[in-house]
Amino acid sequence: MISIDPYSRSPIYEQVVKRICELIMVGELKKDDKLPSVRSLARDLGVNPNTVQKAYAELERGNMIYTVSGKGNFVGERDAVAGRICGELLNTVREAIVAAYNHAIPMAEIMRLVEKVYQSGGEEQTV
Amino acid sequence: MISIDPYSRSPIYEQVVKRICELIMVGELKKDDKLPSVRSLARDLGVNPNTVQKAYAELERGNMIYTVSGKGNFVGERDAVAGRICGELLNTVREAIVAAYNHAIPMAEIMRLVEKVYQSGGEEQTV
Amino acid sequence: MISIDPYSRSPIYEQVVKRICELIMVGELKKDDKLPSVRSLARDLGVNPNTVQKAYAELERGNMIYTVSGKGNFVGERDAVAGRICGELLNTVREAIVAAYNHAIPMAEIMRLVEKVYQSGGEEQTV
Amino acid sequence: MISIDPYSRSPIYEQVVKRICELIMVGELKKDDKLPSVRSLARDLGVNPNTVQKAYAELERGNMIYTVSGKGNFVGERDAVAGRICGELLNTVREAIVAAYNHAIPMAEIMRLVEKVYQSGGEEQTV
DNA sequence: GTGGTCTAGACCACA
DNA sequence: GTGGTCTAGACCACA
Repeated sequence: MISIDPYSRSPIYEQVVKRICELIMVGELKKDDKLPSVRSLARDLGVNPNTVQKAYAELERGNMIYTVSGKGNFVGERDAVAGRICGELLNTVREAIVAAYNHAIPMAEIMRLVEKVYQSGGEEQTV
Repeated sequence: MISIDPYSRSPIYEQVVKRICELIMVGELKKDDKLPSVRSLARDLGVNPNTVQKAYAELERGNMIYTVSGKGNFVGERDAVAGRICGELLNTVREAIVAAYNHAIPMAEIMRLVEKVYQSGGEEQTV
Repeated sequence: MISIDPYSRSPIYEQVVKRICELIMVGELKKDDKLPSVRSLARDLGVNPNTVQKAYAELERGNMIYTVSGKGNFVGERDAVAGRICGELLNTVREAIVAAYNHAIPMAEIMRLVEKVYQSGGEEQTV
Repeated sequence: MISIDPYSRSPIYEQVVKRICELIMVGELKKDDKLPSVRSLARDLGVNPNTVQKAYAELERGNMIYTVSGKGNFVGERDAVAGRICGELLNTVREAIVAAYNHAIPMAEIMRLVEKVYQSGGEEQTV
């Protein structure tokens, strides 16, 4: 369920954060589900445990997951994720659109792109 | 015409590149117009000349400007810019939209955002 | 009489130690009262017996309870608890106050807080 | 201005965060002052740069400092610190007072302690 | 020079 | 077993 692109410019830990956010938003991870342990996920992804730790720490800071000492990490309220998403993700989208506007790209072209992505099921690469 | 935000997380040289692209796309800079010299622009922006140099180098690599040795830097073909824009900027927009899709944000919300940006004249900050 | 918050950041065994201390100080547990057995308390709390064991061990180290082998654990001298409390708890309070002082929080604000807590019956969560 | 207690139970990075908060609140660090670089502070404290980095990252997350790429870290708005303080520090103080209440420690004793700390200039150890 | 990310691996507390 | 902290040190982008 979680995979990363080691060649991406975005840091691995951010990719993990983002991917887990997605899984929560889409409902594949539900409240109180147990996340893979830091070490096991690190092994699966082929990265250092510290990197996963950093991702989990950021998720916990945003109340998207919670830690039970000695037990592991668990999925928090979906609303916490939604909150962060609306705050940050839409901001990213807006910035991209503003840049397009500033470069004189016609609105119709953006609209077409939005439709295409949503109809094709967003299957393009994400990073 | 060119200004930067030194506090932004996006590198200064990228801000310069982007801004000059915009000026070309919008038509404020036309083919063969002379760009400010590296040193004078660096002075105006209060940044290190190396930073401006890096921006100009990137612009030249993309054929958006050309250098006449001893004379300075000049605006290239607008089409070259357009090409790069369609290659990179739309890609950025698409990635943002895909992320929104993956986070289960409804298409209508994105559409509304696009309209809002274009109607408000894109006056929000870009970086 | 004893309950814990498994989601709290403070270790479960410490919560148990603290709660038993409170019960002794307030007089609900009196000298030579029998404490629940390690196993039964562990069952009631839904935690690992090792965790309760660790709490009892720490209580015994501080002479707050004593063990009669084969019989169980019993409440010790209230003074032993009082001693430990004055040694540790007041220290914690002092540290918190010093931190407030160092952050330029006015004394009046702390005083108000003290009054509020004592008048409201300390009904806020403790952990 | 910044020092740590390696024997304290509280993590080094938290001690650094706390100390810098204090310096800002008290006015010894003012808006836009430059903080020591990650590496130099690490050298001074005798700790690993990663540890300082972690402290600075947390301070930045709370808008207490800001980073200028290639330049360093700088002090942010004092209000951001005050906000965090009132949110977190007073909470810690309250928890300590509640614990005292629950242990039947008389209010007068706490009051006396508050006065003592404030009059002695908070010169006791902090961690 | 600056900060940001990452690895490899240790050590600790906790359950 | 679990997560949290820390060291030592590498590598990168940026100014």
